[in-house]
Amino acid sequence: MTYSIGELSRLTGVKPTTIRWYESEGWLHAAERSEGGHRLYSDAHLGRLTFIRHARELGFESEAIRALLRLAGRPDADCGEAHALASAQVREIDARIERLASLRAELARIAGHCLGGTVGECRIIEALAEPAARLTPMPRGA
Amino acid sequence: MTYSIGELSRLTGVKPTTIRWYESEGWLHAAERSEGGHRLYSDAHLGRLTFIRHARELGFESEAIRALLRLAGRPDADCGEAHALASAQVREIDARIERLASLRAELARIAGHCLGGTVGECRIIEALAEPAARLTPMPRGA
DNA sequence: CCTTGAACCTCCAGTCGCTAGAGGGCCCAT
DNA sequence: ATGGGCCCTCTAGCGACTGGAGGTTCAAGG
Repeated sequence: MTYSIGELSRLTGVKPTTIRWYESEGWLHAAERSEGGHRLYSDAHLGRLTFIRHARELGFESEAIRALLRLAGRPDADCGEAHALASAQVREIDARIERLASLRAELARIAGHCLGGTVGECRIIEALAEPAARLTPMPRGA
Repeated sequence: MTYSIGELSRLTGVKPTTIRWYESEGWLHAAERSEGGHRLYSDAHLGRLTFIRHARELGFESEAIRALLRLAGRPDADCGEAHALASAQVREIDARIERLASLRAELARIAGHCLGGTVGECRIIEALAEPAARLTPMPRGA
């Protein structure tokens, strides 16, 4: 079974331009070509692209995805590393949730002080301009 | 009271390069200059930069921050808009938390299936390659 | 077989929110 | 006056794509 780039796109939800970009960056092996130069994808491509997309959606970092792809290529390797990567990812998500929760509390606190007067008395604006309560920045990437 | 860019940086936790970048992008008004061309910041700059930084840390989008800055410049305006922006931000954070929670559940489920065998039998790798359970992508920007 | 128009091709530029480096100039304490 | 730490501008780069221009190929209908 072979697929055009558009079919692959429909099957995976990844846009054609992005698929081409994945190829150019080495995430996806270069596809066969038709006589006229159109890309022809196999089921192997479909699986790999689905894998990449799914891992991205789950928030894995690119290095982790590369590691998982390497693992997937060695079916007799130990599963432990995959498990470790997944667990690390769960911990990462936990940390992110925690941080968002504290942001939410801070914001709700600020917004709760609003008494509906003019901006001059607005606690929201004031609170944002106050140097206090410095927060550490969110880690890059979602 | 005036500050050098380095002092402003120390006071706000924003790097000098980033401060210059904020100026070039119009987030911050251009600073006065010393005879030799060094930037000299006022307390007004300090307040505005703190505001921007704080709002960014709370995850406001750039358009929302611009709107808040516009509001801050009109002290007699109605506070309602600021309140609306803050509330929208709280809802946004809630949605993000919810999404992360479902990602976490999915991942934990996948990782929980790992029985420690070889990669060939690994549910983590398998699950990622499966087209099922498509998730919508995270909104851009943390 | 021919036409048509959707899908495909390559290449290049832009996005966002910064960050880093090169190559120099300024400021001030000793 | 000198040292070295701070500051200046300009340019390029990051990640992870996205969009457009300008041209070619494919497949279905007539």
